Amino acid sequence: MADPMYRRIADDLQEQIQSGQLPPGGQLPTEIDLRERYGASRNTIRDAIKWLIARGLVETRPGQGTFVVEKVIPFVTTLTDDPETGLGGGEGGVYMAAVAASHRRPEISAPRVEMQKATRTIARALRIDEAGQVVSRHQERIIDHTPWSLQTSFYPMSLVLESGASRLLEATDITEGTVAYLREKCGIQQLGYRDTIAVRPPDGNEARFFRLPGDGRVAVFEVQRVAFDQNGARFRFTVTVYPTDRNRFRLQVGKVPPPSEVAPSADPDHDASG
Amino acid sequence: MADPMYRRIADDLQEQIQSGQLPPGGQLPTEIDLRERYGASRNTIRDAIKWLIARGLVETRPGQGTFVVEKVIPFVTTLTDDPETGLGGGEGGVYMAAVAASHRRPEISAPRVEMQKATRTIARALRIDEAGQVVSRHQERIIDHTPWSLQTSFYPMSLVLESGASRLLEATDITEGTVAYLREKCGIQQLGYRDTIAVRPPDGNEARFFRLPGDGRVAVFEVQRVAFDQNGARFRFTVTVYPTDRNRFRLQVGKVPPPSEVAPSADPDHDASG
DNA sequence: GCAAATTTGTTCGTATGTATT
DNA sequence: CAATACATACGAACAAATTTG
Repeated sequence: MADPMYRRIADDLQEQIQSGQLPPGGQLPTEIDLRERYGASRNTIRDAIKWLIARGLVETRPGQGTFVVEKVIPFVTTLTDDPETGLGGGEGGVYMAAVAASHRRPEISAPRVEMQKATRTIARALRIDEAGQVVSRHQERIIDHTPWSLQTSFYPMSLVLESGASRLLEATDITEGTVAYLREKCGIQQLGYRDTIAVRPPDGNEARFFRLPGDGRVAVFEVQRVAFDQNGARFRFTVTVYPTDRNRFRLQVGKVPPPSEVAPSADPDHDASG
Repeated sequence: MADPMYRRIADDLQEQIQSGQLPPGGQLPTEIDLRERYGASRNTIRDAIKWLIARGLVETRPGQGTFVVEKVIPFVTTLTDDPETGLGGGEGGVYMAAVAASHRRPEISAPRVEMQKATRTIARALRIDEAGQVVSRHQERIIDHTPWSLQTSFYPMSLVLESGASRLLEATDITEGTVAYLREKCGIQQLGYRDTIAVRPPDGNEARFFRLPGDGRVAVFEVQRVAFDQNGARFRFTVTVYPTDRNRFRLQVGKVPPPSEVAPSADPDHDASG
């Protein structure tokens, strides 16, 4: 008996979950029942359940019980959409179309528009002075009534003051997309972008919006995108946050045949992971 | 007093950590000391420490004490290297060069070569029969003596049996890269690839190799790459696993000016996150 | 190499608080 | 309001890992 008792109990319960004996969404026996079944104290049973919670296998609901978590079908965001269109994967209109194409219902909030002083990160990304002003446009995105991502774009204030892109300040959706708007209004063409993908624990706001368990178990992707115009200048910095438990990313390089056009569940391209 | 005591203790310690009063790598007071300082029981102190562990702020070492975690400098893998070269980001030679270019010391293990029946995931990725045989080549990669990623590539056995790529079976590094080898030996040109990026908890092997804390707190990236040849056929399926605490990814689409050539620590392109 | 001291890990018992039905 | 179930908190004892003498 190398392993402590709470680990053996956790392993036994994990076995029952993964064998399907305890189905997703199903309820585990109460702590009192488990105490008698395994001949351990209630605290030891709770240690075993904590171990399963830390691995995302079960969740507890006060006053109700302990339940096997149900897995969500991830949404796959393609980060390398056709550069010819000038539109990048994961951005406004592309996002709505991509979600709808997968037979799921996208929602996107009205943007919250703010003027602020550039943080160090923003200033570096946009190559502006750290005291410089930027416009931030923040939107919440929801798929099938589940919060899916949070996106904030930062634009140099000079686009508004010197190039006349006044609609950036309006707290309404720019339906044709800011990329198309800036091209027509200011002659700024988005010729390319660079993304950086990291994973970190959610902050308080994110955990609340995404309804993540309070123990910091589910991390979030943070995708930072710097967009370049025809002069190689940086005119947009976008930060998008996605919970890792419901999001995947895809990218294509070079010549790749198009994925087959079948329903997501039957598409071998859709989810190749276990 | 809305918050429970263990949360208030955890918040207080977190404050001391983030203010630098408890520096990275520094040791916290012992549980006994904290018990007296906060006037709580040892179990309550331990609950507070568990909260900090779950957020990755501290780590405990049995027989030694509790320590503030030291942050590692992440390595950034560019997934979209120049498609003209036919070589993708994160692959053998490119990996070694990219790590060396960032003034860090890369190591790569000799490959472990195995023949196996295709799993469902492999069969789908390579578009072969589920009973088909594949060659798997597995390598461990280390940067500055720290385990950094695990890569396994799967090739259809037909490449060996019908196209004569016998060196795929040798358990030695193919220094010019398998992409170059297959091009010269079999006339297979890698014209493109498709990557899928997901995050999941580590399995036992991964947690051991990467020396991740045993509580499943640090997740891993799983990057799956399907490579296509000049006929649009799939000839390679590579799965690479990277711990999320020491890895970032980058991708570039369209026309992007090259990053400035300065030392990593001073390069604003290098790490734009906090 | 061994023993002691220190520190965290596991397990028990008990009591009380809070959320849900 | 009452019953049920999980959450928090206390105290105690022993085990296991590490460092020190």
